[in-house]
Amino acid sequence: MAEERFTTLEYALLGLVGMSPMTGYDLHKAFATTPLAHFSSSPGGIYPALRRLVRRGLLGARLDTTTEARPRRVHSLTRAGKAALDAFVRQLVTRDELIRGLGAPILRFALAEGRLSQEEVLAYLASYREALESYLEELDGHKRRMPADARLHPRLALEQGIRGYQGELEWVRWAATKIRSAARGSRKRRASR
Amino acid sequence: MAEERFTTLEYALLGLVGMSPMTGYDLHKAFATTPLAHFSSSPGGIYPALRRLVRRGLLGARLDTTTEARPRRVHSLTRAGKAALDAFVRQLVTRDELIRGLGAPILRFALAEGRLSQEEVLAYLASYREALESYLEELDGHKRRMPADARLHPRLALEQGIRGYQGELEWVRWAATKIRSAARGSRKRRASR
DNA sequence: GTTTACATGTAATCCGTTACATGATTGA
DNA sequence: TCAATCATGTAACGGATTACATGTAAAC
Repeated sequence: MAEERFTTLEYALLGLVGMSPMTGYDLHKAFATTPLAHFSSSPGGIYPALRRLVRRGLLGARLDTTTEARPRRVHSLTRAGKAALDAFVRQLVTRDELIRGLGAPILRFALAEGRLSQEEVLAYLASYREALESYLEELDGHKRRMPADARLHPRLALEQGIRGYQGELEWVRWAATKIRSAARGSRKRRASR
Repeated sequence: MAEERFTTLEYALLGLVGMSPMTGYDLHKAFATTPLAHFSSSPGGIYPALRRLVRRGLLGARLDTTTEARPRRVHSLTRAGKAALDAFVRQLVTRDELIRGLGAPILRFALAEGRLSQEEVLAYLASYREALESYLEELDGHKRRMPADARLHPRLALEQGIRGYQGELEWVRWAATKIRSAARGSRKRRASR
């Protein structure tokens, strides 16, 4: 099997449709009215992406003709689509993804629920943490190598980057504890039944 | 004059060339070896972008034939290029830029030194702060409107976004104090001469 | 004597943005 | 009746990624 690759927009669409079947308009609204806007784009991006995913067999499109108005195309995940999502959330976080700064790492995390075991989620977060730590070391190297007479604005800008990744790192650690305590909670609930 | 628009990569190139004339390879190296990598891309992105900027009159290209090897094309800012940069750094921060998450706001800040007065820089940071504050309110609204039984991962993901913007906001406030104290410092130095 | 760094590009492909188009239904 | 919202798209354009192409000079 040829390892296929998709854009973050396509993965976001797959993930949303995977939660519940949706029309293009539903997806458009979801992107327009939630923080998902980050991945989004206008209808002109979404509809072609949906067509591509249908053509490649990851989404099924069923025409809903019950309404009087224009027929709505309700998309749902095919088995291949589910497999693609499963493969996606299994990719560990890399340095390049951090630099590129599309939201792929957090998108994968958001879509991982129910697709990865808690152990796998924790392993994913560990890869996230390691990528952040090593990139932060790199950035610190840049900071130290900066000439003492460097301009103020570039120095402050670098500092913004460092702080951003530090904050992300703190979130990763915090999220891991949340995941662990959720696991304990569900074990307890099961035990007390 | 038609208000021209450029990509962040093009602005980054203009900004770097504005600091000192450079060849395509110099720029490629700058992108490959510094945190600027965020804006960059491979030679395949840089060289065509340089050609576009030369064609549109923002960069001049002088052939350096003194070396034995292949002639190097040394680029430098034209008056139009300088004007485009000046106009760029004068754009205030908008909500959409925050969501899109290309690094435009911090790029403009980094390139503003020497192009904006200290008052203008502080006004720029104020627009940055306002955009962050109002978008943070939006995000907080999303958080509050989240159903109590919402899934864990999306909740944690939203929290990551909120924390990220909060960190950015703290940086903005901190940077403003740095700018102000730098201004005081230079006034002092001038006064004591 | 071979790899690495210098130095410049082209070609194919594809994706995203922007703007436009269409027509029904609902609310003011 | 007029605007807004629902709902679906198309077309044009341009830019980014990826991979390839080419050749020199220095270093090991």
